[in-house]
Amino acid sequence: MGTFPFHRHAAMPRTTPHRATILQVAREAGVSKTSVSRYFSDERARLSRDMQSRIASAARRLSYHPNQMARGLKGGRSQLIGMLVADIRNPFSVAVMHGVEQACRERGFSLLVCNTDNDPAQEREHLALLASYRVEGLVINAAGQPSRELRALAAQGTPLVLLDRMLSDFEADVVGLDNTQTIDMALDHLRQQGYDNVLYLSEPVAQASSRQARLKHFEQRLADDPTLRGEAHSLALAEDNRLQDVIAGFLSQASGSAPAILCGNGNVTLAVAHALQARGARLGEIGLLGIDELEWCNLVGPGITTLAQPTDAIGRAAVHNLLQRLEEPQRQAPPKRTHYQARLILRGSTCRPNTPDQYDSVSQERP
Amino acid sequence: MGTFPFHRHAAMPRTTPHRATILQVAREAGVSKTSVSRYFSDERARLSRDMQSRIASAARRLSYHPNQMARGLKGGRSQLIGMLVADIRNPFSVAVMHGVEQACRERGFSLLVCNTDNDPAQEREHLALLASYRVEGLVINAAGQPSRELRALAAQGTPLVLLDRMLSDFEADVVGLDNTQTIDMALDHLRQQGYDNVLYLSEPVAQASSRQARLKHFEQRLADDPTLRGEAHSLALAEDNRLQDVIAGFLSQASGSAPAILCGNGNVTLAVAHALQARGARLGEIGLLGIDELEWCNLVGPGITTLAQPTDAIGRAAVHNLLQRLEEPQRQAPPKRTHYQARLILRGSTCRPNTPDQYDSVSQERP
DNA sequence: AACTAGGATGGGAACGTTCCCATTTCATCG
DNA sequence: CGATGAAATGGGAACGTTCCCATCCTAGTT
Repeated sequence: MGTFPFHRHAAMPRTTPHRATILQVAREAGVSKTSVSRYFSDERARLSRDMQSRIASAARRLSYHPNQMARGLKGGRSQLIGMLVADIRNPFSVAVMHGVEQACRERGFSLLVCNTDNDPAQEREHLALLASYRVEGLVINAAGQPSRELRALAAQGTPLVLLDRMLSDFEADVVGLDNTQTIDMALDHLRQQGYDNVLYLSEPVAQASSRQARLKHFEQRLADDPTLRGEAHSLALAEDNRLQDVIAGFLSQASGSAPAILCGNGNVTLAVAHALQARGARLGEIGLLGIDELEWCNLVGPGITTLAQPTDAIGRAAVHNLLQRLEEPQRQAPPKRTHYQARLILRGSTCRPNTPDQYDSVSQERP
Repeated sequence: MGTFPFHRHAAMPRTTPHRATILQVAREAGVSKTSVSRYFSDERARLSRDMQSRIASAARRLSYHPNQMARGLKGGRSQLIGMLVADIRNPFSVAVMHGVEQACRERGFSLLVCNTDNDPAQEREHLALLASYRVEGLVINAAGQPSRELRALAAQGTPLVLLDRMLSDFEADVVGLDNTQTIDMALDHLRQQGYDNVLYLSEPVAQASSRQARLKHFEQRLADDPTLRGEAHSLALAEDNRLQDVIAGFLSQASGSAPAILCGNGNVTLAVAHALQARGARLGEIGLLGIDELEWCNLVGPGITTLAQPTDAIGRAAVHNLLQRLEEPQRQAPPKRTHYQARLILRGSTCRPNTPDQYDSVSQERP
């Protein structure tokens, strides 16, 4: 068994549920409450060494932590950043959240995560709640129309940043993938690998979001490139039959071509992988390319080719943006767009079986 | 394009960054601040209909939201629940977090998530911060020794609940899997499928945690069952070579037996799946069973058999526990243990190739 | 008509801290 | 020694709300 510096026996007695206040620390240290306040803020250097020592000692004895509620009240700062997430279980959201949370912590903020489960009523509720906590900034990773509550937050001066989402009549900073470059990279890669018939699948396209931008660019590429054909669909993934029908319909008219499926995000990749498996389809023979890297992609069949987003960097950039606006509240800079490039991770799902010289993935297990 | 009830043009002017106070609403509605306060608390029914209507109208006009900081100060309630997570990207943590967040929201609390990245210094920092926000309860999903900060929180009366973790000298409520039943179920299943040599792999075992309980029971089963042999290892997954060496060593002495690998959690399952793939091993020939269900498990080879945890229910039970203690602060009930049963999801990875009558997974793609 | 009880409404004090202005202390210089 | 300026220290008011006690009004009962 390990040893602890503060070992106590199993029936550890509980002291009274009491939290020390600044007045108590002041009394214990024989100083004024103002000095204690100074010690715990950014004015510690203005105190003498002796006083610092006495305060530190008293605070430790009393297990004192400043009450952030009281600080927020008088000081006007909550030290909270809100993050609105459409689905907390979405790997992309989680990965970005990780970057957001780290960037917040490094700058002394706490992250208040609100999960909407793609429900507008929950979103409104959460926004009201974030407003009541006086969050100092808000990262939004949710689709859908901007609600009245969101507009009110913006109107009250709360800095906002949208992840992977742009709204035509709502000015806010945006951080995300370069959608044009992403679709270009995907289609260039598929074309290079010999695929000439592409099905693009995405989750429902909200108004003026990046999903729509991707879709639009995909369709433009189809129109511009006579060697490429295909189709695009957006669908709610809960409707299992719909996805199967769309894929079946696409493949039924794909004879004489080299078909591939381009998935708009990780959720779609997962669903399509399941659907193709159910059909007994061989990855590569039917190309599969997913936007977003997932930890299991190289375990499935010959490996699934992906376009990876730098999710940590995206999360950090979002916080950086918010804090910049916080630091310069009088400067109403125009909305800022920060776009990142996707990175291609080549695996067997975009290598056609009759072109083995293009196949360089690792060896695969054979069940 | 959709239509909004509050459409504004793209250059929407920003009003001053001003938040309405209860005094302003009171003045606007021609009532006292006490009445406004009553309206936004649980005493709304004590107001006349006329007054309610006037207050509602004034609050809407001013976009008023109560200041939770001020409420927390006088009322003594933060309405916050903290959750300490060792790795926010761990699928188990995320899934449980979803249940926690939902249960909190349903009861009017907000969840403050703190990610420690398995770093004790970060944990201490987060705990201090949670203390400063006066969180009303804390869900802990992190391994490691209980720190002084954690003990101080408990001493101050903050209800705590541990997920999947028990500490011998620290009394707290615990919610998680029934570790004995889980190991029994796993070993019974493997034995039934014809495997007689089991390698149990887990992430590093903290003192008196459920990881240790599982390990202990695994070893006890080995000792009790003469038809079963095997070995157990705990290792940090960042050390890639170590895992490969352990698996190689296990398999090198497995001739004449039917070997299987039991993974202690989802992270281990993923790592082992990669390692087995790298070896060109066939799942089933070498059995693979993972504790925890992952969304991609049925995509890999013949499908990976798992023991699924009811993560949502675990998260909800944790919050239920905290709130019970909050509602009865004077009742120092003994620590409560809530244990759930795992559910076996049979797939091809625990079906030996020479026993095809036991193989009932769906057909597999062939690269 | 007088009294009583309940419902509705309101004002002042307090919550724990920060901020602002005031005071005290100390060191240096003339 | 006295004056000056800087550093160190401290007290009161304010932050936005809740809570507690007080007051007023109305309806019912005697």
